[in-house]
Amino acid sequence: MLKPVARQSPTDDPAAFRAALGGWFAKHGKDYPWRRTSDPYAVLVSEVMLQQTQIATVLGRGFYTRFLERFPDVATLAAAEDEILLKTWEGLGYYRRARMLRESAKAVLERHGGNFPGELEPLLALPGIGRYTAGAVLSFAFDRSAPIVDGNVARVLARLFDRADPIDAGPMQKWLWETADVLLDRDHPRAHNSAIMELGQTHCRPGVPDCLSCPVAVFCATRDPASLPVKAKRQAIEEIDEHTALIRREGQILLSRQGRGRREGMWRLPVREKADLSPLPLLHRRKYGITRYRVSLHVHDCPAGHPAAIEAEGDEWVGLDRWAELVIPPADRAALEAVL
DNA sequence: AACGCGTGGAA
DNA sequence: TTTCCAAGCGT
Repeated sequence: MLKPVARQSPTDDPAAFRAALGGWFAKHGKDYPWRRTSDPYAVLVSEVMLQQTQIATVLGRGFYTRFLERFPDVATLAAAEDEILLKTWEGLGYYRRARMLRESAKAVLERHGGNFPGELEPLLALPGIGRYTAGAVLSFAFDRSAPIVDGNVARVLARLFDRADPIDAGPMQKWLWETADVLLDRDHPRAHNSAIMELGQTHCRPGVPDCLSCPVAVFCATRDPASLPVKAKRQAIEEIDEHTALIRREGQILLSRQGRGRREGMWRLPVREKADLSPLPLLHRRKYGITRYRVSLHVHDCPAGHPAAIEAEGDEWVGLDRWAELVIPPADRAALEAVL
């Protein structure tokens, strides 16, 4: 698809660019719950949840509301136990985020008397808060002038300025942050940052964007928006098999608590050697993706007394009336629901 | 700098 | 079905 070329660059007349973007957002900006508050704690919760996670997931499945009901303030979150914290995060993925959020809450209590700092440096010093999230808290909660560059902003800027350099590489990152800073509306940082992100979400979408109704189309230099942004090649997906055992005894099932690393602290079906389980009946099979793997999860019916039924490190017997309350990854939960 | 970390929605 | 990848961060 060919689109018209820009008549001017955003940096030729930043005020005109800000006005066009701001005018559009004032009229069409969406009403998210985190835009109804200036509480830096609530803003931070939303931003951490939204890291690499779609708005529809966070909002539609109630994660944000539920989290703030259970942990309404910094002190409550700081005191949260792993179990309830993870349970609130179950299904959202990147579970390390939840623990880092709690560690940030602790640090805010200890270092800042319970009040979030309104400065970049102390925010960046908090665990789980990087450059984007710090800028988001500063601009969205405090309405302070701080640029942000996320996937949306990177895509919008790459297209506006027709930059085909890989956006993950160092030099392009530097340029993106500098450009976001130059364009930032210092009179309205909250609205401006919200607007440029939302433009990326609504009009300047990945793939084929909607340039015809774009409020800043006259500033956009690219002729081929679908080709931008350029990203580094990602690692190939690897197919792997995972063989698990459904092991029961009177009113109980054997589950395995994950140790350090992936999905730490969550409960899964016990994984065993394929050679031990493959002779046993296959009860269920489903696929799920995790990081760069495409996993085929097999569930075998394993009688007590079978060598694979011997308890391993982290395994525990759980009541059949109680397993559902545990923190379990979605794939394992679905498999358990299918076979029990 | 490149990789690990989850999940599900959309094309 | 496959592929892409979303309001990133830490190492």
